[in-house]
Amino acid sequence: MAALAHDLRMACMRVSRRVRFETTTQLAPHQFSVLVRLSEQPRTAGDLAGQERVTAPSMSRTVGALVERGFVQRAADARDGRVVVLSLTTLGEQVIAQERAQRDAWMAVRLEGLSEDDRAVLRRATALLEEVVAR
Amino acid sequence: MAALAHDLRMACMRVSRRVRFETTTQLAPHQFSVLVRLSEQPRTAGDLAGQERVTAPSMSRTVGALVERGFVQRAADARDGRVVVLSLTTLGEQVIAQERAQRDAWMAVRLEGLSEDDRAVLRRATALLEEVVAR
DNA sequence: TATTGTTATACTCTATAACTATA
DNA sequence: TATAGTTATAGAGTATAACAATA
Repeated sequence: MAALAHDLRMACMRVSRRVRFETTTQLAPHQFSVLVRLSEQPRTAGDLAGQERVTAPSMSRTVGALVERGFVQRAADARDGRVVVLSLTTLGEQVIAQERAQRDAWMAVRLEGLSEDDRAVLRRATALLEEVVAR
Repeated sequence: MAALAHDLRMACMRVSRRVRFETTTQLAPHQFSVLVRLSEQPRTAGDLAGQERVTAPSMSRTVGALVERGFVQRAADARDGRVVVLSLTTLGEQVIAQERAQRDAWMAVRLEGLSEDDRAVLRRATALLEEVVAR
């Protein structure tokens, strides 16, 4: 089982690495991560900093750059004047959608020509991976 | 098939992201990558720069830091005086081995308790992924 | 003259510390 | 006094441009 853990991990990381290297990126990795978080739901800078494992000042700058580029917008919180709620702009949503489409296309090209059996294996493996990583 | 491409890509990237975030790292990601390349075989700084998609001066600094920390050693090339051949020191090999062991352990913990059937699926999926990504 | 590698300088991302505004 | 966020300053990584050594 140690061999499986190693091989599976390597395979996943290789896919990930190549996707990140080979799909065009209008965004630096840390910026992309933040946009993905915000595409799930609006969040505060503090939340983002915790999720991305960076400090508050660092996230503050990252967010500032994304706001400047028109991908993210700030809004005041009605109940707490200290809080700034961040969310994607329409442009930000478009950029994320484009980037995701490129990444999915990279993967789709590599799955072309697989047999139905092979695809079934990969479907089951995907479900297993999701389940297992949720632990 | 588009759905499979998306889901499989996401699953792989999630595994990769969590491994990178959650295993202790004595090394920054770019340093780790370089040590892995050198663990395969000795290379020149120029080779490394090309493989890692960074410029020569950038790789020069990265290598310099790894040499200073005692993980990498420089050697002259007998046939071409311009060339500097880089390789891992014993300490560098130890560090890489430790880091890999931590990463494999992370994955192994998550595979614990899977049925033999599930593990067979993951084994087949791993082989498919390796094949498919080699394209 | 071309190639390998490094140094010079500037920009970005990160961090710790200090500051502002609100609770 | 504590919390959310930003600004100040400094330490790395990266880039382009310029330089040194060798082919």
